[in-house]
Amino acid sequence: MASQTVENYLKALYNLGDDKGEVNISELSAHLGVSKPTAHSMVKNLFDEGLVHYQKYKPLKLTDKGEKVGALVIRKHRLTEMYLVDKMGFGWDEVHDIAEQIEHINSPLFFDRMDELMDFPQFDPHGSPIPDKDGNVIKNEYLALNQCQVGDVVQLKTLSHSSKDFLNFLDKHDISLGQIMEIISVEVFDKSVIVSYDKHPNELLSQKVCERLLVLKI
Amino acid sequence: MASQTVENYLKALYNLGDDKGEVNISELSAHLGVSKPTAHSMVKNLFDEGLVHYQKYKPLKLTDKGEKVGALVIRKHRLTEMYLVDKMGFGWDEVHDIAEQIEHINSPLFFDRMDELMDFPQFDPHGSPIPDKDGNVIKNEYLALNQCQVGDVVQLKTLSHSSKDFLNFLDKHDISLGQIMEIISVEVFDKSVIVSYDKHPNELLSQKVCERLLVLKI
DNA sequence: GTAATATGTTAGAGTAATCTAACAAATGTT
DNA sequence: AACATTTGTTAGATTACTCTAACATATTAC
Repeated sequence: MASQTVENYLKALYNLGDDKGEVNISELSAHLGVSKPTAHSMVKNLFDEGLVHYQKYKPLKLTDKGEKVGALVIRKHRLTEMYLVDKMGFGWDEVHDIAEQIEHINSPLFFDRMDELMDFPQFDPHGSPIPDKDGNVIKNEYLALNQCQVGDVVQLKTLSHSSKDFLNFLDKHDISLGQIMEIISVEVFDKSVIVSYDKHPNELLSQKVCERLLVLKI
Repeated sequence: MASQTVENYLKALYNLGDDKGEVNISELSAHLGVSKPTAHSMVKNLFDEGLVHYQKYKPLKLTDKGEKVGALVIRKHRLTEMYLVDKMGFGWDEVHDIAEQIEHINSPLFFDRMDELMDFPQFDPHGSPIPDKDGNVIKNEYLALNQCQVGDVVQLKTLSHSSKDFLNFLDKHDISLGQIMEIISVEVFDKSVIVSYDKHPNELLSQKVCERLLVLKI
């Protein structure tokens, strides 16, 4: 079992990776709030464990094995955040610190149960995909509606996850998958968005709704 | 903040304490699965932190400060076990290992929310009291009904915690606080109990019900 | 192309928690 | 009371993770 520290390094490497999945040690140490020699020595351990590719003075890259562990930590983190918001009534601003701790719980059973209780969400409310039990992620180019700009014309592709109430809400507003809509305005204060579609030229959608609508710009 | 290790030592000292709250180092080391010198050196740290009273060759005793921390760890543990069973559908046999980990999460908010979602249970289903936010426990001599013997005559004193469904169930069976009943038989296989009271000479109560009925022998 | 800056590496040390080996004190047995 | 056993303590080492100081390599600026 990877220690909490190792899990944190792998998660950081996973999150910081650029298009090629490469990260340098300075970035890593800054992100984790440790000194560069500390990060460097830990990277050597990860290398010895076969979790990261390493060559002197070259950027770091996770091995397949390291990437899987990283993805599983992120799975635990994102499932936890979803659960705290959906099932325990926390606000999105409150859940990060708790999830940072719970992500290190070692119990597949526990997280799979969470997953089940939420009906297997594929994306978190920010549109980030939740890796599956094997660490695989659905590569998605989708944006949450609240990440779009005024003037964008977008098509609804996925619901980050659904609940009875949410599906009901969409139904009432004549919104279904495939729906094309235009962003009319974005309210800075409460992050709500006004969209226009079909017979609804001026529909206000709250942040909570927008987070769950994953769209593609067209 | 106490480390996970320190939390585990304090919890152990709290749980192992006899009538006087005294524990010896051998017991402690055996319970925690560490060597005696390890326990000994840790105890010195706890002493330096003012968490335990210590004199050479004398049994250990938690200070008020140490006892409070211990009680709060137990609060987190028992709340978690209740939550896993009540809200996540785990069986009682599955929750211990998960709760052992979650009890170290540092977030009063998280545990208070759990508490609230379960309607502030005062006892866990085994009849053990759940310490409050300040580490105070209701000293109770109550037993869960399933800890009683055939032939015992008992009076219902407290519900370990209540839910709408549970209260409903009790109502339907004419059971209310103060009710006096006699244990007719205990089924070993499923830990159900048959009791007799008032106009119900032969009422079968499942394990789940018995765990929630806290009684006093009379 | 040299100097300045940023990034990466090595060496050496500290802390928390653990261990084994060896010894000391307390307790139990006959 | 003497011996055996259990319990407690000390000394010294180990592992994982962290640090600072000093130095080496790579990158950027002019």
